[in-house]
Amino acid sequence: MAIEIKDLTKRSVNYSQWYNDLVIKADLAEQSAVRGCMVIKPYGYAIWEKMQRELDNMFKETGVQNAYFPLLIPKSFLSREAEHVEGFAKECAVVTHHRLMNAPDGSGVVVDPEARLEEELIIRPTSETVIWNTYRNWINSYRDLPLLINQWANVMRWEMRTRMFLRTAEFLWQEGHTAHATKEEAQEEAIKMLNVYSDFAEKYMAVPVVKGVKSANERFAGALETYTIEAMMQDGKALQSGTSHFLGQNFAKAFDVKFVNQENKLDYVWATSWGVSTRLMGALIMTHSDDNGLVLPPKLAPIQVVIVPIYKNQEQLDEINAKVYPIVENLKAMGISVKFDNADNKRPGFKFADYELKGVPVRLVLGARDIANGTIEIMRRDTLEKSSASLEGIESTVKDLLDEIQANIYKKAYDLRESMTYKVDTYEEFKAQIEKGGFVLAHWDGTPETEDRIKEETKATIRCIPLDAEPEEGVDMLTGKPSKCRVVFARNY
RNA sequence: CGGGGUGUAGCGCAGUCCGGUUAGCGCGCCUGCUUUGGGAGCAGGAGGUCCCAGGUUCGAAUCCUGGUACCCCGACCA
Repeated sequence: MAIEIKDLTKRSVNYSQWYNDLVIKADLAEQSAVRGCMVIKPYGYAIWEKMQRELDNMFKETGVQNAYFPLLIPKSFLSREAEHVEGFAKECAVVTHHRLMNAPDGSGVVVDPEARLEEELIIRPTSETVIWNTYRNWINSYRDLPLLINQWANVMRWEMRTRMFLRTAEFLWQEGHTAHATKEEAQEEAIKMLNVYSDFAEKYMAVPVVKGVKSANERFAGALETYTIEAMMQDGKALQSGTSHFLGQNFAKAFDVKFVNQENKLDYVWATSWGVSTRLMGALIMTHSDDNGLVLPPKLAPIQVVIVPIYKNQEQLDEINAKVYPIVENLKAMGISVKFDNADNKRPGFKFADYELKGVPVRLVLGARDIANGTIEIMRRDTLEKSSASLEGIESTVKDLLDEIQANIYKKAYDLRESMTYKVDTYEEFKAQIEKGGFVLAHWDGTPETEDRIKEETKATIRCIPLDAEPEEGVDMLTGKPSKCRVVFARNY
């Protein structure tokens, strides 16, 4: 029953199976009837809800408001921005009809050929086009700017191959779309939201990320600049965890969004868009999990503390209940989510294993033995260490431990990433290192051609040019052309 | 779209090569008793369109033809 993968970094062949297994056993999600789509189960959704709530608060602190735009996009909208349509055309689901009918031969329902739409509708792969078509009517003057809107929605991209949370045909996300009076302000906004994402990843998810800018090859379709946060999974592969785009005036021009500026002149607005998706769930799972299952950061765990009683008869359980109920109340009053699992239909050993599988950060165990000693057993999920704590004041012990776990799993992930990040100067070394996984810092001449060749030969891509990269004179390992800093190469999900 | 694999109970599988009693095993589920400090034990029980269609045969889960679904590896991508 237990998931058994002893060394994640050495089992990359089976890693996807291990990952899939974990998602199902931890009760996060399952495959749906439609290929490539996913059912997010209550426990998985509870984690997503927590992520949503925290992110939403962070957005609102920057002045962003939520709104909602339609699922369906007229086909013509998509082709207004040339690069944008190029980037998404291959993976769009298209609505062509609006009615079904009974088959003449009685074999079931068929599409009514009479009900063909005059213009086909696209199920949104992203909402830039509908939103910018709407913004045209919302923006007239510099007084209407900046316009800072976010929407929580589902989008659909008809991917060839899918993996739960990491790449599904339909996924949940948020997409922010902002309009600004100046280029500088839009660029600042793109960076500001990138920082929101990296803060969220590091402080809430306990996932260390590299902030950087994408190379032209990896840039969002229609953007002038794409910023990214890149995380490293335990098998050494990179996961693009969030992106923020500076769109220039491309969409404003495509959808004719003009405003009158303070000098009374007509100008196109400047745009950004930024998004994170349920892929973050995948990042969370793959960053912290171990052989016993999920490890959740306390700040995002739906259940932060579970209390398991051990008893031989009703009398003992009554005694334990009397001790535990006040603790539950106190923890709740401190804002800690706690579950007292005194259900009689599962044995303690089962409960232990199950809550570990689900990643509950702290477990308390209370039995007759402890009550006699005035103690309680406390176990932390990240290290699986058990110890005996005083029953008196257990609430503050738990609170401190939750903070410690949050910090510890971040440090563990950070240390792993550092230990798997390498500086490499020759192409031979590069190829050898990429095979072993990890981030490889190398010089690059800045051309798409070189990047393409490296990708073709090694399956590695430039994940980003780090924003905090130290200037360093060097030469491209392939072409020998000059380079001013190292960029991050890796294989990715 | 290329290469490989699999469809048998809710889940995981054996049986298929070489056709032959009533299709089997593990987990789960139901009932009862005993248990409870690391995924309980014993006893009893329920549960099947062997992916679909056609063919061969006295007889098909098993052989043949066609279809279909899903999984894995590539190409594509948050």
